[in-house]
Amino acid sequence: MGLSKTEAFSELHVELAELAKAMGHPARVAIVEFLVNHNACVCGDIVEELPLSQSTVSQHLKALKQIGLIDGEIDGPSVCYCINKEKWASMQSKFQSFFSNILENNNCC
Amino acid sequence: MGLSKTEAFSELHVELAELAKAMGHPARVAIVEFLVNHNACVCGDIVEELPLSQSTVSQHLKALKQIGLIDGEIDGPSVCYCINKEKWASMQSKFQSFFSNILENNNCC
DNA sequence: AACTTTAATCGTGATATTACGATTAATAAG
DNA sequence: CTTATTAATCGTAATATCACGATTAAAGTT
Repeated sequence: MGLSKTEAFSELHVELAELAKAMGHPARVAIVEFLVNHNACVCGDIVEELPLSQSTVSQHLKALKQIGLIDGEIDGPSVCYCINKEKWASMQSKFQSFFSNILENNNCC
Repeated sequence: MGLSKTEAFSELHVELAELAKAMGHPARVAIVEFLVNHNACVCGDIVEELPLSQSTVSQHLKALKQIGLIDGEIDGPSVCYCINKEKWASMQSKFQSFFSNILENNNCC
């Protein structure tokens, strides 16, 4: 169906999946990296850097913003996009736990 | 297009995105968790646990196997799926670096 | 007020994903 | 050899994603 049965899974699993999905495209990974490594954070700067059209970049920014990984602040006619540190810290800690659980408690047959 | 322009991005970004994408569905998160927390690892056991059909679970298992996060070993008519610890350790370290870079080097305007 | 710049949104098309039932292939059991 | 069990694959349908150009909206500039 293309519609995942999210209601059938635990909240944690759904949240982890949503966060992972948000990073599940190289363009979004690249956008985040760009925001971190450059002081620039204006949409236009990202469009220049990436091999994607303005509307496509805007869509990816929207996805990242929707889940809370970045914030967007209007600055004149431009928009300054910034990393939401709290959200990233929370994401890191959640995946940390998940990874640790896997690496520590796994005992396959 | 639904076809991501992977060739236009760095290998690291593509790899991170692929790994994230693999975890970008609650069913796959749940499958991994199940494999870790139960000694059972047979496909049928997972099907019983999840609210999904056998064919759908098989598809998710295939996706996880394809990227190397789990291994599948034939055991009679059944198949025993196991966590690939090396792959998970590598994934953890890659995301670790990514998260750390974000939390340390970010300085928004 | 008219114009420019910037980014969001709209409309659209192509491809991917998710899901299921049905079928098939492989192994074990009788 | 026949039958049962298990899981992969096939076929199909519905929905989502990705991408782009065109348009719109909002804010500055002249």
